[in-house]
Amino acid sequence: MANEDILKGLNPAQRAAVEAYNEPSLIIAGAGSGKTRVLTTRIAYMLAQGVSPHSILALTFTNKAAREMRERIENMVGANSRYICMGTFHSIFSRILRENAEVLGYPKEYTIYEPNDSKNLIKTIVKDMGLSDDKYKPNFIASRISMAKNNLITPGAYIQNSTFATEDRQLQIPEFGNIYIEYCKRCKANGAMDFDDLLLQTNFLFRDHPEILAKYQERFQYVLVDEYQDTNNAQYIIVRRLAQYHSRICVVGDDAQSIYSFRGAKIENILSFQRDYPQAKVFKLEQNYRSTQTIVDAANSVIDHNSRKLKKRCYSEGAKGEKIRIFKAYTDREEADLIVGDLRDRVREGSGNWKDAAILYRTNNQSQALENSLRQRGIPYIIYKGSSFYDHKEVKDMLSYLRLIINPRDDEAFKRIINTPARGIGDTTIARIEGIAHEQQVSMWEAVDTMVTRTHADAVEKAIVRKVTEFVELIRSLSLEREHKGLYDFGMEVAVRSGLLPFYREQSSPEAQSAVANLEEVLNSMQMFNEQVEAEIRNGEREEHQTASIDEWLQSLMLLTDMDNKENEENDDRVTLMTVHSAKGLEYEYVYVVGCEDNLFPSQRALESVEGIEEERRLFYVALTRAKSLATLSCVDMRFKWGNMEFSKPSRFLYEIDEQYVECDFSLRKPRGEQSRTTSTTTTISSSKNETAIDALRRRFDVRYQQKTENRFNRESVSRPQPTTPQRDISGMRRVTTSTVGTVTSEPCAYSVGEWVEHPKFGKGEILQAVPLATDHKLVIRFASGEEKTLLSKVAKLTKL
DNA sequence: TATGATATCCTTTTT
DNA sequence: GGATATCATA
Repeated sequence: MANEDILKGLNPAQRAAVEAYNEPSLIIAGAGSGKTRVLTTRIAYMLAQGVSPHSILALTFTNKAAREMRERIENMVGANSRYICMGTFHSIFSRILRENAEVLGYPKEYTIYEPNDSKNLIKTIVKDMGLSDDKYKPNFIASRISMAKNNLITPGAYIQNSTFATEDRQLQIPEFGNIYIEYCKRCKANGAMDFDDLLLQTNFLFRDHPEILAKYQERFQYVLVDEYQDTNNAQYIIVRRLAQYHSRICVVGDDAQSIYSFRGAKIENILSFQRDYPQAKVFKLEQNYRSTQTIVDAANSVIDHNSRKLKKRCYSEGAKGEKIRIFKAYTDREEADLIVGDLRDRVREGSGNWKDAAILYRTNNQSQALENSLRQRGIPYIIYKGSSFYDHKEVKDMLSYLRLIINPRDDEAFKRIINTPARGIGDTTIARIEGIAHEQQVSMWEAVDTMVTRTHADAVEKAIVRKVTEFVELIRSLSLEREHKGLYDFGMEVAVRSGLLPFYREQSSPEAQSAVANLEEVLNSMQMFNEQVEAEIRNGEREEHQTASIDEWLQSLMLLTDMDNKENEENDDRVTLMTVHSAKGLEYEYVYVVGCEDNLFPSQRALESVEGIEEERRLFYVALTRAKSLATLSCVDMRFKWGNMEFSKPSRFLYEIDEQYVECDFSLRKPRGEQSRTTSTTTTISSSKNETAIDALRRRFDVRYQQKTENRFNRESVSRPQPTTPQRDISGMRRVTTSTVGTVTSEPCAYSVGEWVEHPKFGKGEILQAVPLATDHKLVIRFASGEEKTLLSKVAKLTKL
């Protein structure tokens, strides 16, 4: 393709960003501004200028993005593009690590631990160290380790840092440093890397082996990074190191869409790119080709409330479009009915395609109510949940078999499958093997040999030895099969001879059937991988002898997510349900964002800090800008939370949308002083003098709720109070069909402010606050330790003093 | 050792 | 409320 053809149809800013391919570039790409197009065109243009595809490294965050880019480039310049090194940070560097694992002291066929493996390992360590997993919660420890790794803090550095030590003491996890040390030690002993290691170890590789770094620096003359605002420290340093030599780095991103700080992403990376590369050219893509003017302007009006941002002004030259609608329902269930009903009407009146609509929410658990409603109406939907496929027990078991065969040192895999399916090897035996392994500093796999020879000829012991030996033989013989069989055949062999597939096939329960289906899905993916590799060999992109290897497949699989799997189903005409996070980068004609309430969106935790709120605001911005022609937001008065009803306030973000873009039948205007304020750090309690419609509504509920308490209604028989005015949707046209919903009852609070209580864990404390909730009371208690805790009256086991 | 009962997290978001 | 983890029991 000729240069002009490649550049055809780009606007001046886009074109400039493409043509500057030899300079370090920062491309600030607003939502819907043709970011992917610019990135792919830039690469295609480079190829057309004679740049070798081998010298290009393009990093993305999702496999999907990588695949999409590859396809688009291929369409422009043809097969040449296949040699570009393009993929997610994790997949590219896992490959590089595999080539260099030995110099880091890892086996070439190292295992990748998924988060669950990490968590299990942490549990074991905590137990071995004689610590309570009450204080040392695996999830918390895991996330702290992850944070340390993302910031390139080694266990050694951690333990020497007094700030961390103090912090850990305050968090009541003084032993954390030692856990971290042990965790890394054991991962290495197991020949395993967790997700964060893929980046951390790459950094070690480049730091400690300049000759290796130089090799990659020379090879990758052009480094391109997509979604740069989402890079964490480890990724940032890797990119810096690689690009140091040629400095032909190009990063693309949108600071307004930085939504992964919880995962270590540093918005600073994009904000200070120009400081890192002073000679960098900056390009701003500000024209939005996706959404209507109304949507773009409304989104701008929200994001304007953020203080930390790069200057840009997004605009749309598209249709003005409909106003953003805001719906309100009483409960989450009604919200679902309202949204789904409206969605159905919209789709029917519009294109008639379900896939034009998406419902977005802040947290995954909000999907339930929506699913019910969609099912009831027989509307097809697809729900994207985080890696659910690998959460299935049978899938994990199958993968563990494969993992153990490839890497016998993988203790987590060993423990998982030695008695799965049940072969009469109990916890005692496993604990014994583990003990020996520990004592001799070897893997459990090796420890088995010792155990077998040590055991004496007692009848019971003999039986155990026989069973364990059988298992060992099974793995050994499967491992031999690996040499002779193709990927798929080998997988089938493992599935059958391990007993996993037969185990589920024998049962007729729906669960077992789905387990069989999942196992088949695993095998299927092996088959596909096989075919893909064969095609590559045919095309000469791959050496003849490099047939599809199981560890390669496994590595690619471990780094896949649910989003990637569902890919091939995209032709299906379904409504999409997913979190706002997973929606980033996607677009739909009609977008519904449910649960726009304070403490949910923005989330409760985010409300604790300004940065937290700003990130939620960006998330809200992402949600809004997914819509092409119509955005609909909704909130509720009450929502089920932790099993009981809680009152909700409309999200502060709803108030932040400039009202000229909003259509809403209830008052969204806060009292004057409130409205103009940009960001308030903590709680914003609206003054009771200027009562809004919502406040009035809430008060109305409070009255009812009190009446009910007085009447001592039976919990089960109480139905939702009928509103005095018919509840209406935004246009005031239809009355919302209501079904009976959860009940609202309460007893008088058992505790009062000033009283002293004792908690089994926290000790004695004074009640500072008792806030009535729908069915319970929220208590704020200051304990003797000085710590203030918020507890639920019914849940906390308190004794009055 | 396997099953059912109870306890305990949870509610951020995921490569 | 619900899913998962741990515990108690046969």
